Amino acid sequence: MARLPEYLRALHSLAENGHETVSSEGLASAAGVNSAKLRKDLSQLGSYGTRGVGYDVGLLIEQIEYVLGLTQRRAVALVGVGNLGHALAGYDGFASRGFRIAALFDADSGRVGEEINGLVVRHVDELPRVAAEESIAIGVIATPAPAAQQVADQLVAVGVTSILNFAPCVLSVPAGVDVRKVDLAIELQILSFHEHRKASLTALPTTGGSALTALPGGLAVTESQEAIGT
Amino acid sequence: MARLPEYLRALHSLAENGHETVSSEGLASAAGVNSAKLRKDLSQLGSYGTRGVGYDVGLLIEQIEYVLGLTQRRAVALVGVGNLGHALAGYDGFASRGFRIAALFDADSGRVGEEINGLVVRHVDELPRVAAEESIAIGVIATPAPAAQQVADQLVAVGVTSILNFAPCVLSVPAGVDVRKVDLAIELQILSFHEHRKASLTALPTTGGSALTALPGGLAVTESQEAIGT
DNA sequence: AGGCGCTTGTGAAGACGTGCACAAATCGCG
DNA sequence: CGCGATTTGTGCACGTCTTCACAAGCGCCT
Repeated sequence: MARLPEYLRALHSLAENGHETVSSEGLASAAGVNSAKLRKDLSQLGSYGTRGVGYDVGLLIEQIEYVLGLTQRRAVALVGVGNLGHALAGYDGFASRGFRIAALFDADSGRVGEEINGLVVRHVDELPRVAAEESIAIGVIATPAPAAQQVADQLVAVGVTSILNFAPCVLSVPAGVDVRKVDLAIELQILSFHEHRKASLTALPTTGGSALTALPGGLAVTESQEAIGT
Repeated sequence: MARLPEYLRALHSLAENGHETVSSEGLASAAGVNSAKLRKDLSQLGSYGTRGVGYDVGLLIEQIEYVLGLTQRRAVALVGVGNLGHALAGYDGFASRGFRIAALFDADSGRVGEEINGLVVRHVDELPRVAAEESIAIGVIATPAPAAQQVADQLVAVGVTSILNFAPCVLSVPAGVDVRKVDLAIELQILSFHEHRKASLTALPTTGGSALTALPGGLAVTESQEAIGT
C-alpha cells in the first residue's frame, strides 16, 4: 500500500521523541490519515498491535521496513545531472531513508567528470559497465523530456525494473517494469485549479452539485452551439 | 480532476507536432490513460469534441487552461533555498507552464542576498511585506521538516491558500487551505516495495507462506504510471 | 479474581472510480 | 441525398477504497 512510507516516517518521528507505543489514533493523526484506514492497512500486513495498548513503535518500524524491502540498502542510479538532478544527487533524504545513490550519469560531456557529493558524473554510455559492478535496483530519470524515453530503454536494458521519472512525459516500458512519475509542474497546476475553483465559488455563491462548476456561464453557453439539426 | 494537467501536457506536445485534432484514443495513449476515462473526464468539464472527428487541440488546450486557472499567470513564493529549493528556483518547467516564481525566501541569513535566476533571496520575515506587493497565489515549502509547519503558518497568515510541501512532514492548516505534498523519498520507497514484492514472487512461487511475504491480493498494485497524490 | 476502560481488528454499508459497450452524432463519399 | 465509417458521450455494472460502528481482547485497578 502506498501509505506505508508515510506511516514509516511518522513512526520514526515518534521514535525520536521517545514514544515506545502509539495508538492507531495517534499514529493516524501523525500520518495525516483516518485511524480506521490506518488500522486496516496495518492489519493487511499481518500486524502486531496490542488491544488496549496500541502498537509497539520499534516493532512496527521493523515490520514496515521489511515489507517495503528496506532491510537491504538499495542502490540508485541517477541519470541527468541538470538543475533537478543536481539537487537530487545532494538530497540527504535518500541516504537517511535506506537508499544509496550509487552512480550519476549524464549525456552532456561537459558535465561528465564533475563531482557531486563525492560521486563523479559518468557518461550515460558507461551505464552497462557500472550496472555490472554495482547492483542497481532503481533508476531515477532527471533528464529533459526528449531524452527520457531513451534513458528508460537503457535502464531497462541493464536490468533495472523500477524507474522514478521526473521528466514530463510518459514512458513506455515492458511489462514487469514499474514506473512512477513525479511532475513538479503538475502539482502546481492542481493547486492552481483549486485556487481557481475557490475564487469562482466565492464569486458565485450558488454551488451546484457538479464538481467542475468552475465553468462560468459564458464558455458553457458558447459551446452548446445549436445542436438541434434535422 | 487531477489528470487534467497530464492531458494538457500531452495536448501541448501534440500541438507542437502539428496536430489540429486528436481522437480520444490518441490523446489517451499520449497521456497514458484509458480512452473511456479520458472521454468521461473531458465531458465532465463541459468541453466538447466532434463525433466522428475528435477534439480540436487548440480549443481543448484553451478549455483546460481555463479550468485549471492558468489564464492568469500565478505568482509563486518559494521558501527554503537549500539543495532542493535551489533546483526548484532554477527549474524552467514552472515558467513554461504558467507560473512565475515571484520571490525566494530563506531563514538562514547566510543565504539571504544570494541571487538565483535573477531573483534575490530574502529573509522569510519579509514575507508579509513582499506578499503585499506581489499577489502570491501559491507557496512552495522546501525547508527542512522541522521548519515547515512554521513556514506554513506564515504563508497562511499572509493569505496564501495553496501550498506545495516538499518537507517530509504533515502540515496542519485551517480549512480552505489546500496542501499538496511531494516526498521524493516516499516515491523511492514505493518502488522499493514493488522491487521487494517482485523478488519475493519469483523466489517463492508457492502462494503459501506468511502474510508478510505473500501479501495476497489485498495489496493490489496500483497502476504504475500516474502522478503522485491524486 | 473480576470488572472496567481502552484499543485493535473487522464486518458491512456506502462512496467513488473504472472500464465496457453501445446509442447518438458527425463527416465524407458515391 | 443516403449510407457507412468513425468517434464522442454515457448508462451500467463491477471492483476498490473509505468510513462507521462494534465485538473481541488486553491491561490495570480494586
